[in-house]
Amino acid sequence: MQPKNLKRLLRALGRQGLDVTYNNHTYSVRLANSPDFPVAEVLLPEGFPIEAKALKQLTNLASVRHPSGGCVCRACATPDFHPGDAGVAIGSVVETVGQVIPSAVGSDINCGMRLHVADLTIEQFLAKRDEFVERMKGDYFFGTRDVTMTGQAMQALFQYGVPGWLDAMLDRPTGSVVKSDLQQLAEESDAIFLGGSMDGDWKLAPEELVPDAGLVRDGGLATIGGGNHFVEVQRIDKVENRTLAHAWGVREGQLAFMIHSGSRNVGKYIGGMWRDKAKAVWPKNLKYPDSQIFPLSTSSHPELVASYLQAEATAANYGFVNRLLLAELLRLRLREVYKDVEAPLVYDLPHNITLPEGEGWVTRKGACPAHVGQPVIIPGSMGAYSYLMVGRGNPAFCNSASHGAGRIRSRFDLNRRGASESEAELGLTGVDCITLREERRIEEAPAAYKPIQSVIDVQVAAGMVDVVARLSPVLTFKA
DNA sequence: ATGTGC
Repeated sequence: MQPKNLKRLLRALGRQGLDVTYNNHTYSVRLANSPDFPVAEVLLPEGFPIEAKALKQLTNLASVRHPSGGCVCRACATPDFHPGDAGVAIGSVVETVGQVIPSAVGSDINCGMRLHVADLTIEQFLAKRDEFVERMKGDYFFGTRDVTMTGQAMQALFQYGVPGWLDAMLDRPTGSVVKSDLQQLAEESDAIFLGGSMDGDWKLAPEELVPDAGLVRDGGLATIGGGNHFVEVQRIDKVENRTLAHAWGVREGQLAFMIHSGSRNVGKYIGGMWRDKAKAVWPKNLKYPDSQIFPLSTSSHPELVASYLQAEATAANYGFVNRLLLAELLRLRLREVYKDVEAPLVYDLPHNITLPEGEGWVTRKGACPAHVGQPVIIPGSMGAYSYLMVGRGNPAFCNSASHGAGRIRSRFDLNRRGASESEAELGLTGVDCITLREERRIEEAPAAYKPIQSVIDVQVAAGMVDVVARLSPVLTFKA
């Protein structure tokens, strides 16, 4: 997007002994004196120039090396690659041994996607659209939702994620979930990545959310959050892989519900705390790295590495339950409005998380795990198709795939110029966006994003994923 | 990402 900046960056990288080449849709940054080993690689479709700032951030991330020991074995980026605020680009994947990098996940711990389908035609849905939308607006925007739960349930949630929380809820159901089928929720945890359960520690959660006695009335649970987060009603537009779609319970013409959200303020709290801790334990006699990205080394601080991973898992557990509850409110309202409608879970997948893989860890920031057979959910903008995919496990891209289309225009740009552009220019013609904030609708307009089709195609061509089904948007809730 | 900041 910034050819001048890019030229300057390439010259600067050259001075550091780094070469950038473009071949087979992939930008590769290599050490000039060892051209066989790429420092970092970015997959981009034809016609999408690389952003200098994002490439610089990826090169910085690839160079993170704790002085006490630890290395980055591989760094790469998916085609939705764009600059991030905290010095780490969105769409970065980094494989580390002997160190973990808290800021490579950042604040939005266990941001991810959840997909449900329902046997309801688009005509049946639209016939009662207004009533349904009003109820969801109440839950998502006006706080009519009731997610009250016991301190014990919150502790179990942070400690064990979905299954632990469900046990506590079965023991003492509270709030809206009283009307849910908790048995169905238990069976569905198979369709959540890692069963929706990581090794957390409730003592690492924000104190006010884990009382020993009494109830937590809200805790921020079942809220969508800002930015690119959303809840979207969709239609299964086209099935490409009948075998997998059938196995996953997906059929053409079904209604679908896609949820994009994360661990909200809990992730912000834990991500921020550990970014600061990693900085605080940087060796006193050494200057800070220019990138301001601080790893934790297993050699010098094994206990901090372990507790960071447990803290990240604690926030991740909250993220799983947050998406589950956003979906549960949808299902409750769906049954009220449309009667006897089932809306089974297809899959729930994080795209912002550290996972033990190989000899160390893989940290994905805005990138899906896409190992062989893994269901992968990739949303387009609110005016474009979204995709249900299956992973093919390409090790060249750390068994990963993009988490969306990726921004091409900044929020700042849309805020400044968007209001004076036409609906057609913004790509908003025919888009049914439900929000209380007009500026959000413009910031997140389809024109802010890359065309999803080329982002999907380049990843299929690279052997990272295959399409299972294509979903078209019906209406989108944006907080 | 964040009831935020260009």
